[in-house]
Amino acid sequence: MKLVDAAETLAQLGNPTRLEVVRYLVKAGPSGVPVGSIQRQLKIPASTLTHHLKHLKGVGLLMQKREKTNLWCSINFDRLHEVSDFLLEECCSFSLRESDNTKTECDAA
Amino acid sequence: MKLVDAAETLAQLGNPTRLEVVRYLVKAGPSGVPVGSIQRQLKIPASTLTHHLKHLKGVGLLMQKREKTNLWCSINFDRLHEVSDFLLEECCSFSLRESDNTKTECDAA
DNA sequence: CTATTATTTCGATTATACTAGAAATATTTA
DNA sequence: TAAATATTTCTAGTATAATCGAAATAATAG
Repeated sequence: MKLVDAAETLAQLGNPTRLEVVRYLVKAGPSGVPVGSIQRQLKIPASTLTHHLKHLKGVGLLMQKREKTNLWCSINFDRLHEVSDFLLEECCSFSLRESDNTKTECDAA
Repeated sequence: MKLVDAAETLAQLGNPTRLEVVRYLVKAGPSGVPVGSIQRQLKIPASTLTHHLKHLKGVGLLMQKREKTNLWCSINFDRLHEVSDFLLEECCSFSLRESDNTKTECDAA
């Protein structure tokens, strides 16, 4: 995962309203929930919700599938794992290359 | 971890410059590196860097320790793990409570 | 076709963040 | 004390994001 993409994804997760939606969808699991359910459950105005869903979709965190009049939303778990893992990748690899680092092993990972 | 705190932390990680710093510090490991090293290595203007370090410190991601004229920076790995884990907590727990969900187990975690 | 429900677009307000140069401060060394 | 190095504060310009009401647009059902 490229740094700028990870940053953009994390930025989208960094909005409290959006994170609430994401958490809701994570709990909901792969089958997802319709937009309207999210709206009612989390009490988010429709236009605000659409706005945020667009953002989440933009960074690939959200998948949508129409069924009759309902638009079902579900989290892209792979993408979420990817960004979650990104934060701690290559942990402590640095000390192998730089001499101004006293410790040579990672004791916090 | 509370949602608003997680959101704030993720928002801080969502800036490309800050994420670059965080990644650098993650690689550096627990011993950390001085502010000046970060500045030179990543070519970030001093004032900009200080600004971002303050943000990272504000959400508890950064720890600092003075040694002579140098201010050593290191990542709070516990905090980073916390926010990394937060994203996928309670995955798929929702289907146990709601009837409009066809699947009952999580196949993506 | 009309009504109903679901979702999106538009538009406007308000607030907050990013960036970095210049100057200031702090800390050590000579 | 003076010089050198390290870091922070100040300030200001610029840009981007969050919010939500009202109206518009689907999509289906009767």
